[in-house]
Amino acid sequence: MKISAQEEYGLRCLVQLAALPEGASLTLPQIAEREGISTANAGKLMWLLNKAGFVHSTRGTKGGYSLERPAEDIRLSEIIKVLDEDVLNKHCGSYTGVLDSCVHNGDCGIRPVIIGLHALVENALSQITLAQLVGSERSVDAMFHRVHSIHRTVEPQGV
Amino acid sequence: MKISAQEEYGLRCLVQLAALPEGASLTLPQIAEREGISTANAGKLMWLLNKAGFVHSTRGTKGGYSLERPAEDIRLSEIIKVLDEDVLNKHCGSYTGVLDSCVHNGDCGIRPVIIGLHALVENALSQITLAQLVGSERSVDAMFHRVHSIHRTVEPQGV
DNA sequence: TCAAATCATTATTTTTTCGTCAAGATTGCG
DNA sequence: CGCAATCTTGACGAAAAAATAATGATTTGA
Repeated sequence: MKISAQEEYGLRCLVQLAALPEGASLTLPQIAEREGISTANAGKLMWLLNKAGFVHSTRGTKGGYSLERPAEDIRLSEIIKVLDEDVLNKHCGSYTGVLDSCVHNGDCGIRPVIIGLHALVENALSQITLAQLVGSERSVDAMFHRVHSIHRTVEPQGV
Repeated sequence: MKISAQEEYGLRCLVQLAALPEGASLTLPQIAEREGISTANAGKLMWLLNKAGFVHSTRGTKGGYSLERPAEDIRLSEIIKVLDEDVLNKHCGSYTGVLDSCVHNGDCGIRPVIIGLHALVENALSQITLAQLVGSERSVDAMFHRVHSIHRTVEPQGV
């Protein structure tokens, strides 16, 4: 269970834009330089993010990228879904066990884990906005700690 | 953010063993057949799980694999760590920003997210035992729902 | 002891993901 | 207009992950 390179760097690129002063923008080479990746790589990531409506791009001299929507309105869960092709949701379609490709149709021991995990992650990410990732790390930390401390009070089942 | 093939199938193989009656065992071809994977693939997974001490293997006629430890004592977090080479923990070493390989030393906007996410997942997995994955899915569902409902009461920050 | 069944281990191939390249399109400016 | 800066897009190559293959070792039982 890990964050893919595309998820990580796509998110990082958006954070760069979110940290910009009102009305400012960044070019591909600038974004690439700040993230330590190649311009080509940044180009592909920004292309994805542009298609998904997170950023606005302008071509030509004085062109560049800026956020299309306010950073306060963009939740991390939306971003991750775009960067990872809905992998958050499509592992097994549903609880009903209809997938032909899987030998565990209707009797899958780990499906509740997979679904529960994805829901847990998506829910956590839906509570964090891009704006929170700029500047202080406090509010993000606080959000995870709140959930975490509640977590720890729950004892393992079935022992 | 997804579960890797190795994590998924390794976990599935263990579930098969956990579902066995006391004293029984399964051979590689049997495990492979039940999981819809090749014998060679199952062999490599079981080799990993054997090295990590989860299963006991016996060679020769009448050989096979069985759990080394009681299913009630094996937490999913332990299994995932072994199957994914500690990826749960090693993305960025720490909060202090000492990693040379990353341009964001000491000033990483998404580090709290990565660390928080991994802690969230690991904590959830540490509350589920192999035994819970056998038979009824109820207890696992209940665990996730408990966390989930608490989650939903927390509003996004910084808006 | 020998053959069959079974696990152990390393090497190779295949597939997927990631990153780069190159040619094209758009915009601004002199 | 024509050049330079910039994004766009599809094709290509490299790297990582997954699956397979191949060879070796151990055990049981006839």
